[in-house]
Amino acid sequence: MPELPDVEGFRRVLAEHGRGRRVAGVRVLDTSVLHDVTARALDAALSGCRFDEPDRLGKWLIARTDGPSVLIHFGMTGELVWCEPGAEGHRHDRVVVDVGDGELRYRDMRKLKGLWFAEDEAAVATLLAAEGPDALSLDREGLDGALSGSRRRLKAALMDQGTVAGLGNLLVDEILWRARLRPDRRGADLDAAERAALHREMRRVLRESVRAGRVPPRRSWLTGARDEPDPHCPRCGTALRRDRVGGRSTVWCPHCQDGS
DNA sequence: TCAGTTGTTTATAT
DNA sequence: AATATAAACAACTG
Repeated sequence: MPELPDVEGFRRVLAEHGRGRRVAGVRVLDTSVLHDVTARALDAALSGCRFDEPDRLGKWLIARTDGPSVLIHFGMTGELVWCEPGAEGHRHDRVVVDVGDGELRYRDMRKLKGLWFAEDEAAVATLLAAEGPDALSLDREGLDGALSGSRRRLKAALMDQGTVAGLGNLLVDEILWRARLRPDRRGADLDAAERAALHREMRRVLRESVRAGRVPPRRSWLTGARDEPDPHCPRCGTALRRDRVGGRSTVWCPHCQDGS
């Protein structure tokens, strides 16, 4: 689930329910989601701290306080959920932050990622050092620059968080489908018109997805068709292809994308 | 039982 | 050197 738009949704949850409130306590229900801090140290460091405006870079959520920060990466199945006081537990709740009038819960079935602790801004910067520019604020020149220096396929280049931060499997397929570019095209081979289309469609897909807090599975989107039993292109009706590109299952239209 | 999954890292191969 | 591929991580679904 979590790509840039999903994490942006979690950032809004934290902004609405965390910002300005004090941490009353942190309960760690599964220590395996803590990556560089113990449950006891996390509770001790965070209790009494007041949440600031949360930030996001790529798929990372940055929970700042008037003390240390917590960085959350949601992996494939993580989410941040707001719960009223006394709300019943969920099987996959891993960390619960009590903020007095309710709880912020890190919930994650597969636990592929989780929480990192950052004592100060220098530690935050270190944890995020490998991230490329955030996809949401990437301009034409930035995207051109990210693609020009490499012979990689578009799918692999756009999925690489060090090249562009925030795009995942669904988003990249959606953007390439809208821009009518085959996922196995070499990014450096695109002409000016193709690069412009790629940037334009990235912006459009991101804008609508961020608003929804997910890649919306609308019938008119690739995302709304790709998981059907016999998926067809919402634009031209051609049977969609599913291949492995860049190690990930990739859905694309053999007619629209670099066709006609 | 087996394949597949919206993410990332590591090892290995080309 | 850069790029591609497979496996591993973990837990579940069909």
